[in-house]
Amino acid sequence: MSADGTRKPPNVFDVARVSGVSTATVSRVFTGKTNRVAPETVERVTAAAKSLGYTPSEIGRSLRLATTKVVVLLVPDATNDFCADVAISLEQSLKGIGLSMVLANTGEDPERQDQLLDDAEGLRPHAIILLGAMDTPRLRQAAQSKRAIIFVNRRPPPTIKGPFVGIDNEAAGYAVAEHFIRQGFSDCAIIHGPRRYSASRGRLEGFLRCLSERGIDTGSVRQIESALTMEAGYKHGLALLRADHPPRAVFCGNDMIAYGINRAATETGARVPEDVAICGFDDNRVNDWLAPWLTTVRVPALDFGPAVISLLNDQEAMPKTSEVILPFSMTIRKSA
Amino acid sequence: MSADGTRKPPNVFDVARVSGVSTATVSRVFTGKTNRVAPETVERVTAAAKSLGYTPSEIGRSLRLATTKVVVLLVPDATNDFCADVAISLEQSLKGIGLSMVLANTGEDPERQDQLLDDAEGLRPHAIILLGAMDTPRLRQAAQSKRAIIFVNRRPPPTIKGPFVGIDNEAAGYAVAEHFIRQGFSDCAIIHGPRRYSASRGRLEGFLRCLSERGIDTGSVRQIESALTMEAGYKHGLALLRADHPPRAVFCGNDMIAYGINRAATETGARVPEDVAICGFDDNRVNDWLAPWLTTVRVPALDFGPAVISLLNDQEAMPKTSEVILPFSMTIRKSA
DNA sequence: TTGTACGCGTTATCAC
DNA sequence: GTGATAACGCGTACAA
Repeated sequence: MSADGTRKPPNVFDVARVSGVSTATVSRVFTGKTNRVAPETVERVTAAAKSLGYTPSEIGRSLRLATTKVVVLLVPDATNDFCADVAISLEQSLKGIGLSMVLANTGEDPERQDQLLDDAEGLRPHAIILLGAMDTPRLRQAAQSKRAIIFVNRRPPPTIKGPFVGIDNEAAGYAVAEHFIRQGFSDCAIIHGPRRYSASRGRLEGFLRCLSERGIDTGSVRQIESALTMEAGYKHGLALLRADHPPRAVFCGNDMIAYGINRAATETGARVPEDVAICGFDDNRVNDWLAPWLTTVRVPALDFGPAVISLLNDQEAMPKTSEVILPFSMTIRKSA
Repeated sequence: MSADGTRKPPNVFDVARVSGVSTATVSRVFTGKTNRVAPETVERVTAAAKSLGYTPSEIGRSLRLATTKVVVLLVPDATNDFCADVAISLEQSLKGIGLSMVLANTGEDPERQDQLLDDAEGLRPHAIILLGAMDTPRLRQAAQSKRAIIFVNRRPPPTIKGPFVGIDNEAAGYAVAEHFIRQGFSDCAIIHGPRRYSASRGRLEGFLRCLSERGIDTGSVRQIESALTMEAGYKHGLALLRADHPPRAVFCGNDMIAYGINRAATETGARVPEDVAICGFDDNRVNDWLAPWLTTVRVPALDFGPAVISLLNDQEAMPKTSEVILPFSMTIRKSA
């Protein structure tokens, strides 16, 4: 009694015909307005739908309602464990309120971000979530439109207002410096992410502020701007460790960089933490299993999804200024 | 000259009005049929579109063309590095041919898979990609429909025919056993994934076949069916290593399990590989950085995307029987 | 409680 | 080279 040889999926008309009612009634059943439909009619309609293998078209529904159940997530680097965790968290949270997630990767390339924003706009998504936004023309334009845009981890560029989910990076950077000082690591370096991103900048500034407050000459602190990847961490790590006076401790912009410099340490024979202490950032879940030695700042990646949802709800009634600041903590292990 | 205070995005009519042409012409411009439109008209239309901030609605287009630019990817466990890599690879490959990817997580839960298949159907996607399919009623139903379904890593259940991308798991299992024998590890164990999945079963069967062919009593081989997670690997690893006669070598169903048993080895004081050798499966990219000790089977996760694309193209003309078998290799490191 | 009719944004067809 | 129009699948106001 099921699918015949036709190519097209069944629609409301098919279900209406088979169940002997009008399309309006079928629609009412599938939109949950069953209290306005006779119970036996509901029965007939659902039976007909099941026998036809009918699933309402999200396309038609979206067109009619002028709203979509799709949320677009733009990540800078899907191979980064932190990004992956945020994506997972978000996907689950969205699914919980009946939304789908489209994932796309900017690769930290501004042009690609603009291209993807354009594509996203075509989907008329419920919202666009930017995990690590870059300041681009298309983003500024999108920010002025009515569409909900939520900034995660990195704050919106100065010229743009928008809801934000993240941690207090400045305080976190400060906390790492405090820890270094407690351990007696005043001769240190920082391999930080690009200064144009608020998250990277915050970590750097907090770190330096603490050192400065404790009377340490920040001029002596080697500051290296780096991509947030293992490869970059490895490269800069090698350079640091092979210098005439290697630093006693290194604060890394994220765990990926820390993995990279750890490898560099292994290869150059530097012992961690005896010769060089390493502190990461994010505390990727895999650390417990593969890097149980890494001291790092724990960012609650899996709490980002729910936070975004709450902002999404606010968003529907409120101005676009709210923000959620999640707590961080230090995970002290062997490496520092 | 840009967006006014209205809420709705501009549509073809708006662009047509501003540029003084018909909607048909606007459509022609945006569908690339510019050879049938006067150059100066193209100019006017694109200018008007830009000034209005117009992006064609994918919804309207999908409705008209009865086809979508969305592909749904269902993964069993997005926190698994292998799945993440396949997802990344696929997303990039799809983007290359103008398709978007919707990602969803089944968590190895059959009911959730069916729910997600239902949701996916609502999106009328270009295709559904199942990375690790489970045999469920809804899947069988979907397989009978016209919609393209591609099975990745795990073959379709016996009752279903469908295109497949993966490796020769049986041969890979065989290769691991050969390696174990060469190293003299005849007293071994295997912590494999669920037998109901072709990938897990293939690895197990190939492993046992080789041992058997070399005259080793497979009855002495401890076979443990396990979830494919670090936690499960840890649990079963502890049990194995604390037994009266711990195995000399353990073959793990994937790298996650290997990470888990490695932790168990650390905690029980078993040295790797002196006391127990460990072999994983997948060779996650992170191994180079955080587990440079792990001997494992390398699966070219990043080649899966292009392979799926090629199958997707075949699919449009061919019967649904084609498959792509990608090569694997052994990555021999310290742990075995 | 149920049915009729319209419109959402787009593109292909047909006519000019 | 360009324009008018039907059609795609759905939800809802309005009518019965």
